[in-house]
Amino acid sequence: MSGFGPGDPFLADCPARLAVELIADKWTVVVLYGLSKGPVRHGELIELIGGISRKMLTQTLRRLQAHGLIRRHAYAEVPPRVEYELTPLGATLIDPIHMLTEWARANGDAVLDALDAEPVADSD
Amino acid sequence: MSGFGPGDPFLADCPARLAVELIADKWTVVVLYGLSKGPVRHGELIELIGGISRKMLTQTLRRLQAHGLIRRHAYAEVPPRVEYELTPLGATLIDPIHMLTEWARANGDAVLDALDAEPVADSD
DNA sequence: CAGGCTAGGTTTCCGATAGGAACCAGCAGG
DNA sequence: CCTGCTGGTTCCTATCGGAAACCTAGCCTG
Repeated sequence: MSGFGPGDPFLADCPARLAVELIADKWTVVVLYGLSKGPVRHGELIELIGGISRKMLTQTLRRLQAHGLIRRHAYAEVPPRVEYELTPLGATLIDPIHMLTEWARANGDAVLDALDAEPVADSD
Repeated sequence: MSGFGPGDPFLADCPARLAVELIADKWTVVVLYGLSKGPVRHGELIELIGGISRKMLTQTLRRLQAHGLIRRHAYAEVPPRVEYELTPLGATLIDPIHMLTEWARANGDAVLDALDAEPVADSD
C-alpha cells in the first residue's frame, strides 16, 4: 500500500534514482543555473558562483558533460578560453531547477527561522 | 552582463543558496518524496528507499526536522513506533521535487545513453 | 524468570570523497 | 628572462558515508 510504482525514485537500480543523484550535489544545481542564460567561461563561473574551487568546478562540469547535459568548447587561443553551454538535454533541466530556486527564494527565510527557532522539538 | 540578481542561487550568503544546499543531498529528495503521501514510519522508509542505511536516514530526517520541513512523532509504545510527516513548509517542496522526479523519469535513459556513448568528447 | 524478539537509534570503524593550496602548460608582453 | 593570464591537475588532509555491532525497554515464549 505504499503507492509508489516502478520509475519512482526508489530502489537503487531505477534510472530516475540515478538521475536524481546526478543533480543532488552541492554544486550541480548552481552550475546548471549559471549556464541557463547562455555560454559561460570557466573563470566567469568561478566568480559568479563564489565559494566554489576551480577543482570542484572542473569536476562538476566534467560530470555534467559525461552525462550529456553540457557541452565544452575550448578555443585554441592564448590565453586559453573555454566556454560551457547546455545541451538540449541539459536545457530540459532548467525548468525543474527554476522551480527549485524559486522555492528557495520564497522559503529560504522560513527555513532559516526554523533553524534557530526549534531546538529539535519532539512532539509526544 | 551576467543577468543574475540578488536572491539568485549565487554567492554563499544568500538564503536561496542555503536552501538549495539543503536539498542538494544524496538522500534528501528521495526521503521527502517518500513522505509526500502521508506519515511514514522509520522502518518503512528504509525498505521503501532501499540502499540507505539507518544512520543516514536518521541523520537526514533530523536535518530536515531542524530545518522545519518535517515533523517527528514518537509514540510511547513497545516496540517503539516513530512516524515522520511533512510540515506545511515541507509540503511546499513537493511540487518542485515532483518536477525533478518527472524529469528523471523522462530523461533518465537519455542520461544513461550519454554516459556510455560519449568518451568525453571535446569540441575544438 | 532467563533469554529472545521488536523497532528506532547510536557507536565504532574504515574506505571514499570533498576541497583548499600549490603547481603546471603555453604563450604574449615588458 | 621573467611575469602574468587562464584552465586544469596533483597533493594532502578533514570530513563524510556505510556496514555492522550494540543499546533501550518492554512483551512473549519456554
